[in-house]
Amino acid sequence: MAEHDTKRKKFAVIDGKSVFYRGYYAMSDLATRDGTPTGGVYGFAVMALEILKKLKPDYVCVAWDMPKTNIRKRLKIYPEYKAGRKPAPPDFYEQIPVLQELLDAFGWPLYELDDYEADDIMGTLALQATEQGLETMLITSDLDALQLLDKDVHVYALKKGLSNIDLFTPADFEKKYELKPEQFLDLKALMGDSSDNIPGVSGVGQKTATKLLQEYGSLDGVYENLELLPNKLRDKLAADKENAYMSKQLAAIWTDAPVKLDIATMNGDSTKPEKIAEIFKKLEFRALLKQLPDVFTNGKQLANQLAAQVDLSPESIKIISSDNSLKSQSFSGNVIVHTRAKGAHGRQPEYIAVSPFDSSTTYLIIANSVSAEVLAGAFEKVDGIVGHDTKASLQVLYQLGVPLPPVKHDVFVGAYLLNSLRREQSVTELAQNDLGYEGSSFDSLAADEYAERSGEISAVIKALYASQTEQLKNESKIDKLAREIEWPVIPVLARMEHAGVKLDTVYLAKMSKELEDDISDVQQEIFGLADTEFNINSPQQLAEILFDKLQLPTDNIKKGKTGYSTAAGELGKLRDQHPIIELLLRYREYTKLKSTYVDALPKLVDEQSRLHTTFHLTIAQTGRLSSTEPNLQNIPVRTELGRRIRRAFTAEEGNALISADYSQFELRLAAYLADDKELIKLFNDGADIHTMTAAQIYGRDPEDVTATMRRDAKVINFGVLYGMSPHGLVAATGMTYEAAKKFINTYFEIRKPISNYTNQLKQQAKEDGYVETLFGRRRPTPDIRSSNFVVRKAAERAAINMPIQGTEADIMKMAMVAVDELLPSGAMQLLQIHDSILVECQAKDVNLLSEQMKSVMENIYDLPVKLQVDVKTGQHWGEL
DNA sequence: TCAATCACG
DNA sequence: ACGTACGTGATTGAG
Repeated sequence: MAEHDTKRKKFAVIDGKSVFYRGYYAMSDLATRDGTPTGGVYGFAVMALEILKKLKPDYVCVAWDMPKTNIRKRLKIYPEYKAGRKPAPPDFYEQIPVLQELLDAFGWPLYELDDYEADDIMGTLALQATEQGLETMLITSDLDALQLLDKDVHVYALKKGLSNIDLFTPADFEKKYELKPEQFLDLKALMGDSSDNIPGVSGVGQKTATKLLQEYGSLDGVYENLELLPNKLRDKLAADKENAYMSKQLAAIWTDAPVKLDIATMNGDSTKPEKIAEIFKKLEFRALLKQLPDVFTNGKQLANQLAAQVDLSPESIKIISSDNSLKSQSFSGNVIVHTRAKGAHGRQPEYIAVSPFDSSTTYLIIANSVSAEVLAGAFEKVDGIVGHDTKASLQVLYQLGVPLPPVKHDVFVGAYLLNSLRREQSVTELAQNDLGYEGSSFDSLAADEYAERSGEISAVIKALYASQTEQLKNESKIDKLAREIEWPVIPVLARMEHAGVKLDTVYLAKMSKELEDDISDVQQEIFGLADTEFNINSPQQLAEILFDKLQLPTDNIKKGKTGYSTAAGELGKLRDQHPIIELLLRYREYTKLKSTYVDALPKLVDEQSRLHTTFHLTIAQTGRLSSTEPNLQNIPVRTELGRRIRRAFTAEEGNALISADYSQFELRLAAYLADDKELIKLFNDGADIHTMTAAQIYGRDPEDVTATMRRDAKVINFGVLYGMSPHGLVAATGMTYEAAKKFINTYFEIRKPISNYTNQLKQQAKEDGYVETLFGRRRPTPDIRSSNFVVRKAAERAAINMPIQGTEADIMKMAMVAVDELLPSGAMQLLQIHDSILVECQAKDVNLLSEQMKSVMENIYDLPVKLQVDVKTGQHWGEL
């Protein structure tokens, strides 16, 4: 087991320009009020604070790339090196002096050298740091630095977003490249690098290069074994041998730069927090300004205190690899459980790690070495499990035939409930942020690494559990939400994912053929009308045909970054202008449905032709579930063709499907949450809500409401759930802006409570910094105070929507748990689609079960407004 | 890897 | 004056 040495000092080198570039492009239009561009400096500043907070280096410096003309040594080898790079725009250079001022305030020395790139400086300093016994952290977005990886030198790569720095371990490297870090240069030598204009061997890309290196180990190895290779490849390699070796030299980081590491100048003594604050103020970085005290005082101390309190010493590991040794081990009470399996849904279990709370031993059960019976026996007395992503662990247990124990606590879901804004809730991330953990990643471990570190993982989960339990003591609503809604739904979801839904792949194959013919017909017609062939799937090419070639009017057409929009809504406006429009819309519908569903879904079924999704509890900011690989929450239904796809979702022979939908769920909840007695009464009287709304708005009798009036009322009934404004109403209905404004005003007159409620939510968001559902699920609303109008308005709409959508999600989860308890043997829940539940059961149980479901779901929670559930049954989803 | 598009609630 | 409905995920083209 790797020892974790906390004493070793940490040395960070930042690739200044690459970090700066990131910020420059990510925040390209960031500027102060007087127009001074600040994007690059901002990016650097965000990173700098993140580094201090997360990595807590003892020494920091910055390496800076010289302009291209100054890298003469490499240009001598290959004059074309980095050719084709565009020069940086002027507002890039404008920001450099400001950055230097900031660096000075941070007290971080800057290294730049003729003839050497930032990489070389970083490499050289890293080498010297290692000699001095330091741990080096290289921070860059340039993955070339990966060649420097070893046990003393770690690379932190900038990923998506600005504050996203992630450790790139040798294991991550091997996962990404399927090669060892020391093979990185040879990889570059063979495949080249277009961004630096490094040639490599022409005709050899990453795939081939990787295969060669896996086989022969190194560039030399490849050339020593040339005669073993197929003719074509051999010739390519032979022809470009010189290029290959030259490429290696070019890509190599030179660790002989004339710099001397002087850590005394980097120890943070010269950091001037007040000066940094002053610069942030000048640049209008208000959010960062707020973070500053955290970073320089509390943050550091708090994290250190916490880290000092938490015991993360790994538990000792006892391996269990036979029924006999498992038999002598029976777990009871609550236990920590984490597992590892190959493939999704725990299909091929490998390990189950169990840690009782009253000992510091982790029992590592090797899955295929024990029988279902004995394993189930060992879990018999377990009251509840505590883990990270317990749904995944439960699936592994399920797969092995263990009756599912309840979830006592899940630190993955727990972290999300406590703060849904965290961008990640992985074990590593939580350990780093909440426990001050500083060791290497726990994610994507190879099987043997997992086994080795299972005791560490248990210790981390135990500590996270303790920390979250402590936090929940002060958050009684969230605690209750977790215990009564979130934990109980996890085993239900595990079983649903495991069950999967049966797919008629033969039917879909036939449909695919038909669609293919239809599509090619439509395509030919389109080409005929356009009088040319082009890629209809490319919005760019399509826009060119429509608006340049065919000269269709662009008056009302929205413009995006890349030109005029060709979205269906926009094309619809041109319907009368040209017959090609109708065809394009049909083409879009056909190709979309074919590629996303008809062709994609059959590839994902198991041996029983069943399709298993993954439900995520921690993605949606409102508390809804999300579904991926495949997403089974967006199977088509709105068009005829879409409904034909739903026919492929069937019940097994002798079974039937039941779908139970809450009718107008969100609007009913809005009526209750806003305490709109009139609206509640309308619902409880079973009125047609849209007709009645129209009647009230237009001051007519319900019988005199026209179809158009009802449609407009429907739009606003739904629109209010999203915080609709006149603009949105115009877009949805086509009425004039004036009419829309008046319409909304009248609506808020007749629905005064709704109007008050939405205002109250905006107010609450502003005052408390969050909004919450009926059951206390919380969504932070930091953007509500943004000085940017667009951002602020968007935050307001989200604040209005969340309690409604989120309460719906809460109730749905309660309903799922209740429905699960109803199910007779042979019945299973398959899907949840926000306001509906799909169940499969034996044909004989259909009538009784569907009645029970209706009743249980309608009465799941006592509200003054009636919840109405419609149940439908059938052989396949299409007829529901 | 991002933007555009479109599928669902 | 500003410019959008809220919440998701998958596919595609293009840099």
